[in-house]
Amino acid sequence: MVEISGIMPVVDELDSAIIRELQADARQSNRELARKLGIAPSTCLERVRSLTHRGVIRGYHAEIDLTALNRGVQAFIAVQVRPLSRAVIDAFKDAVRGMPEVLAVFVLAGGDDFQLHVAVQDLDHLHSFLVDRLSKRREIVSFRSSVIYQREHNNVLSPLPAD
Amino acid sequence: MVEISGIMPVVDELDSAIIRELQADARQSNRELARKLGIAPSTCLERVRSLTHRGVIRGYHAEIDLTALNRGVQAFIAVQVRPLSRAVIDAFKDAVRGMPEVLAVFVLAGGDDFQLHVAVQDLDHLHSFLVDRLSKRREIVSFRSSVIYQREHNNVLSPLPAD
DNA sequence: TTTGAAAGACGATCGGA
DNA sequence: TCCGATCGTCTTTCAAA
Repeated sequence: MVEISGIMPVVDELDSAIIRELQADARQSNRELARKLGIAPSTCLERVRSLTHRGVIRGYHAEIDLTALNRGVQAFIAVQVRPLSRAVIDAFKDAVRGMPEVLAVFVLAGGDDFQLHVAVQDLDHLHSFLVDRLSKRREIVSFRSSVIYQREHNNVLSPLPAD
Repeated sequence: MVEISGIMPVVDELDSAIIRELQADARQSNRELARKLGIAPSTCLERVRSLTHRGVIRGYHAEIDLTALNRGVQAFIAVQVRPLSRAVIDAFKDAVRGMPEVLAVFVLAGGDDFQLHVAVQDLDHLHSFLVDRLSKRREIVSFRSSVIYQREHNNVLSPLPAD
């Protein structure tokens, strides 16, 4: 008998359905969720608790219109840093993560070391962010920025098959 | 007198605080939210409704651990398509948006036309996604993929100052 | 694990300030 | 616009299967 359980993310069909529903609408009531899945509310609550405790559900977040946050311009910034040591990587990552303009930081393999996703007021602020703030960091050896015209993201992700 | 209201996203201090709280935890009760902000629950409810109606709050989504969804490998794929017409752009965007591997599609200005953010089971599946599915599309003239080692994203975004 | 029942907490409405 | 009272619904717990 193989021990697969513990705090492992073993997600069955019912868990998957809960995950799907809560990705689509995190604020629907536990009763409505239970009704959709054909189970008792108490069962549903226990499932959601278990998923949360196991780390499968990491949180619930409101999605806010970026223009309402005065962030009409988005861009990607691909960055190369040197030397490519853990200390430099972690320091850079922590620094940019704390900047209010930065939505996300990605540590990459390959040509570029980082990709930053930023959202700012307008092109002037993008430029000043690049020139006045980012380029001040000495570990950066190059960066390229690409303005984002449109963004479409999939809020509801399904588990992929094992294959 | 200038007309600024209507269905415009005029967000005051209280709205900002609500937005901040609901980005951090979308499932907290209306009462708890009201208590944190020092307002009556009925007031809080009305504010949240107004923000939703005005399109400032776009939805509430559970954040799910990608490894639990059997998506241990993430990557960016920068794509160039030709001809660069609206028809081609929209067709490509709609096609990739519907692929289960794709978390997000970005339409870019500059060197590349698109950036795809994908999450798949492993490197083998990334390879087969690129070779067997993506490269089948005739409008693609080139693509480069970068594996993502780490991703850190900021769930709570503040409004930026007007300046 | 799942369930139904019970108790307490919450969402939603509305009249008044 | 905000608030407090009210009603109906919901979350949460728990003992049992």
